[in-house]
Amino acid sequence: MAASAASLKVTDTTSCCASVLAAPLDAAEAAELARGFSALADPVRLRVLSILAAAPGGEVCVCDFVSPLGKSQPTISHHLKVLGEAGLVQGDRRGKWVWYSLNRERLSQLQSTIDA
Amino acid sequence: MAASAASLKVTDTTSCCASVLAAPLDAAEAAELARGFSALADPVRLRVLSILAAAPGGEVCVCDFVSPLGKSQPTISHHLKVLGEAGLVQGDRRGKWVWYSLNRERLSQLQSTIDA
DNA sequence: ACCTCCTATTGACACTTATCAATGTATCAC
DNA sequence: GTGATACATTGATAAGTGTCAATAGGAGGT
Repeated sequence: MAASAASLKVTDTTSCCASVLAAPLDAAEAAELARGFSALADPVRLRVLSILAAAPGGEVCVCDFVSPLGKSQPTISHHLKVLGEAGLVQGDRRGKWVWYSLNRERLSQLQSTIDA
Repeated sequence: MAASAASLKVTDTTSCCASVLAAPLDAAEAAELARGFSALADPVRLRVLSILAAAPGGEVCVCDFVSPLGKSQPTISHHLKVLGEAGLVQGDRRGKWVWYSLNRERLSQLQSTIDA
């Protein structure tokens, strides 16, 4: 077929999302990436991620964020929701507790979009 | 001394700034990193970076952002200032024009802070 | 001097967001 | 069932942010 040349593989390491530095982003791509980085643009959320990364077992329940971060429980819940919607964390309910864990793949995806 | 065990080296790859996943961030470290990611948390700014990255010569003058991004000149100027304060771009005045260029090192720094 | 062009700043506005108190929901123990 | 515990949601508020029109600043040309 004449389209054979189109077999140039999109050798994107993630093949999941646009890259900032590879080519000019259109408005839609930029908006999606910006949503991802917005999740990282808050000190409380960054600390949540760092606590999750350091947790033995990789899981932390909501109540264990409150005191270390010095924020109210609703505020913590809010930030976990933002991180969840960004795909960076996920919660798992077990009895009365909800254990949150880090989605390292998603973080790696986001990281690769600013690959220099 | 009893404190000899404290010689565990902080094997930070960049030695420039804290890492999100290496160890729990304190409030100050988190605030600084959040400031960095805030600069990336806007679609217009991401497009500015992508245009800079794709520019032959690596430089783009302010006026050349206006039409492609569909924003007013003051708005572009505002975003360039934000990116500049984040250390991600720098401007160089030549006559009537100001040419902006990308600081890839700084972007790489930021990227390494979310190294998985 | 003047005028024109390019960029930065100011002021105002609408919109978003971080935060907490109060309340709701869900689960477990009794 | 009641009560207690853990988490989520709602409502309100204060602070932040993106945007543009208007204006100011700076540089070159006449």
